[in-house]
Amino acid sequence: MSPRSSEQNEKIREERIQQIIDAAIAVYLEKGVRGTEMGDIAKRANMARGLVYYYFKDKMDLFRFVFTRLIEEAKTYISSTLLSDEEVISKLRTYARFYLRSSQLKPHMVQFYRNIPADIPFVFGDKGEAVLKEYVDNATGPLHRVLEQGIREGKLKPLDPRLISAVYWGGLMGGMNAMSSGQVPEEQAERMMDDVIDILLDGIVNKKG
Amino acid sequence: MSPRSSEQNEKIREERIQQIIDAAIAVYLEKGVRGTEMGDIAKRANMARGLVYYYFKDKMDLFRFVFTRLIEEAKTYISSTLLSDEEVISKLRTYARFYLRSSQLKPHMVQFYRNIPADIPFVFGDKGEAVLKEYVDNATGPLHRVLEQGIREGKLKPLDPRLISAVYWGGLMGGMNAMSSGQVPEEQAERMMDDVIDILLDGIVNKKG
Amino acid sequence: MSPRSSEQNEKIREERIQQIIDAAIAVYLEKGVRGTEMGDIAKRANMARGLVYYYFKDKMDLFRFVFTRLIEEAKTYISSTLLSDEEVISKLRTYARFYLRSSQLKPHMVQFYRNIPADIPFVFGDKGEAVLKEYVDNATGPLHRVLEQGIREGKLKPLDPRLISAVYWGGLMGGMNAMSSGQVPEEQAERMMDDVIDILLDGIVNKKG
Amino acid sequence: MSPRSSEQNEKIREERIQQIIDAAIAVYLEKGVRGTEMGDIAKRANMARGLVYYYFKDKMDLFRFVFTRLIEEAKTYISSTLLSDEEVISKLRTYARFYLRSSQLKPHMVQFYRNIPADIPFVFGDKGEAVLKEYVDNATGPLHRVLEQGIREGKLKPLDPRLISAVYWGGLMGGMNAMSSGQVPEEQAERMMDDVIDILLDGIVNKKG
DNA sequence: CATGAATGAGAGTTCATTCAT
DNA sequence: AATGAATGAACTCTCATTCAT
Repeated sequence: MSPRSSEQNEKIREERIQQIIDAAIAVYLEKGVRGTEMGDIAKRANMARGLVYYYFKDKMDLFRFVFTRLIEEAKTYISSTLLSDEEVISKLRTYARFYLRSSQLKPHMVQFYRNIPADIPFVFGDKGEAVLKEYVDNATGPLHRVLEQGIREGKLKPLDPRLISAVYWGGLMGGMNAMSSGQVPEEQAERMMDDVIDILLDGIVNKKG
Repeated sequence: MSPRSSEQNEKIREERIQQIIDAAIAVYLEKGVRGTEMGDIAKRANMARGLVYYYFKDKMDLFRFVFTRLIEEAKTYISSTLLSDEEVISKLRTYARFYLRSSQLKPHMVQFYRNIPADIPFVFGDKGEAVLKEYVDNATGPLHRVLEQGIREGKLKPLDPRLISAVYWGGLMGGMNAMSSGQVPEEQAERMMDDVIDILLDGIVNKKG
Repeated sequence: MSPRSSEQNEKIREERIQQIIDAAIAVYLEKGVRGTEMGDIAKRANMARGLVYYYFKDKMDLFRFVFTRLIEEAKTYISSTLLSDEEVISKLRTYARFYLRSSQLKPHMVQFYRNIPADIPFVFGDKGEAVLKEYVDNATGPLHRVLEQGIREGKLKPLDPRLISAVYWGGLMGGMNAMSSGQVPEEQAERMMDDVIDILLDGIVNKKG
Repeated sequence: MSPRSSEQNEKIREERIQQIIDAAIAVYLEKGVRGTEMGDIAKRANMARGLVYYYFKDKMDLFRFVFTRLIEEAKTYISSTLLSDEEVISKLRTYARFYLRSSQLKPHMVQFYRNIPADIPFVFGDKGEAVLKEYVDNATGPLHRVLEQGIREGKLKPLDPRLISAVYWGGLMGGMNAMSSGQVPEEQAERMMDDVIDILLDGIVNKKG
């Protein structure tokens, strides 16, 4: 009956929050933000409705937290990927491979990438535009700069980099979808990723070089 | 003083239904199915809430109608595009050009293509799976078959057609996004479409031919 | 194109009103006052919703009219039955026989007799109490007086006439239910009525006479 | 500060449910199923509308629960009454006395007996017919069998037992009405019940025995 | 920290009634 | 006299959020 020490409390706190987030993500992926009910989250996290509110002011607060985490995660990945000083084509290859691999390992991220542009404005309200812009800058910005560099160096087709970026990212998303289906046997994964990357790069490299 | 003729009534009905559908699509694109309120639809269609229920049993009935129309529309487009007996590469070119052009003309279709796989199960309930399957078969099936033909003929890379399909469609969606942004001046549209198609095809054609 | 004559109009008027009433009664018997929708009445009467309102100010107005008619009808029956100057037992016999027979011929009247005490207050609002009282006086009053006479004459049990009335009427209603079931073959009807009447009278006649 | 124990919660739940049921019955008796509004129930039960939905899925669910309880109650009464091994006339006497007494003590049951055949199909939907049949079997079945026995033994008139049953039950209902009016002084109650029973039995016993 | 009963604003739906034709 | 499209008040039901314990 002795009160819990603050370390214990802190530990419980973190565990609970993680449980809530995991549950929120799970429900969110199935039903979207509006379709996610606080009761569902609590149930899936194995706790009472009230406790969710103990840790998060309200539904949007919870989702802001979840989205911020996911965005942060994505940001970390990307920067760790494209900031190296490899050669352009190599970079693009690494970049694509990274997303493809993580789609296989964390299939929910694919869905997240697909929905985030539509959900951020709703979840973040006024600040939505800013958050979205920052996210996009972080997610697409580096890719953008690499593409621009590649175009300048004559290694990529001399087209509008925004257009190349859009098609490249779209194709990559298509590949990610395929990789995330959960039906890719490990021994084929490498091959599939290579194939996707081949398609993507063959589409944009400048053959007249 | 005499009552309206049935032609007049029929005309009114059609107009009203069209107004409701237009309003529903507009709100849907902004807020999704769950976020769309019947009141908003009525307001945007300039009528009382009750009138929406006069024409549609309930919200899901309305959305089923809207989705069915959109699916039908998409189906028509596709079949009119890929069933011709051109040569494979030509077909793929026509196919892509068609989607790109219609993305520019009907920007909402892009969003629809993106959301439909997630919304169909919700809107159609039990029958969702069947409807979705039928839609996908109609939407991707023809593309699939053309790709298989191309692979057989050695004109496309000898890869898993499902993978090619996924990346091709993803890239095309990326291009459609770009085309639908509403910021493409008409004089650049042709050029943009050609560029997108170039990227898409260069990615998948078999250069060792 | 010549306007209808007023006689024609009057004829149409009466026909329409009758159609509405018939439809209203039919729906009412199935769903009760609150469960009856004006649209159902119109549909069953084969006319547009609006026309019902042309003839009746509103739903309650229609029902007041319907109820008044039914009450009137019942009143007429009763008075024609009990006002004769037969001997008491004879009168009660005739009275019962009359209701039993009409239950067989117009099964809906049974249901009406059962529901009317509960529905009158709702349909007639403030005046409900008065209407109900008047109805009861008309329906039960004569029976009441006959019973009182019978008691005075020593032909019926010397009990509270209200009690006898209640039980007699209840038993008669039970018999009416049986007669109205629609499964009574004509050749058995007479016999059944006699049996019911025997039970009713044996219950209340004074055997010590 | 510690959360309520599950016993406390269970107690709260039971109390709340009982309050809701009591309120529902009260409103139901005044307005019928269709006329009963969930808001009225909540108000009469002194709680927010939402709480009613916390305990019952929807209006019909609540009414199914209420009806099931009332039916159960009625069933218990009846079986406890007629299953004894008294002599036939005695049984019928006990049976009638039981209903008359309980009509006086729980006046609402009379109204319930009167309305239940009409309301069950509405409340139970598809299953209405089955529920109604089961209810009638339980309510009338035992009486029926006693009557058949009495007829066989020559103690009751040699008539169709269904007919006797109908008239007997009707007459009893009439007596119950009288008893439930709330205006029966306790000192007269016994006398009234005896009178009713006399009428009922004199109607059906076989005097030629 | 934890529970789940309780609340009420607001969305979905129905239906009596009106109105232009 | 007749039609059926149109309206909106009122009801049913959901769910984010609060609160007593």
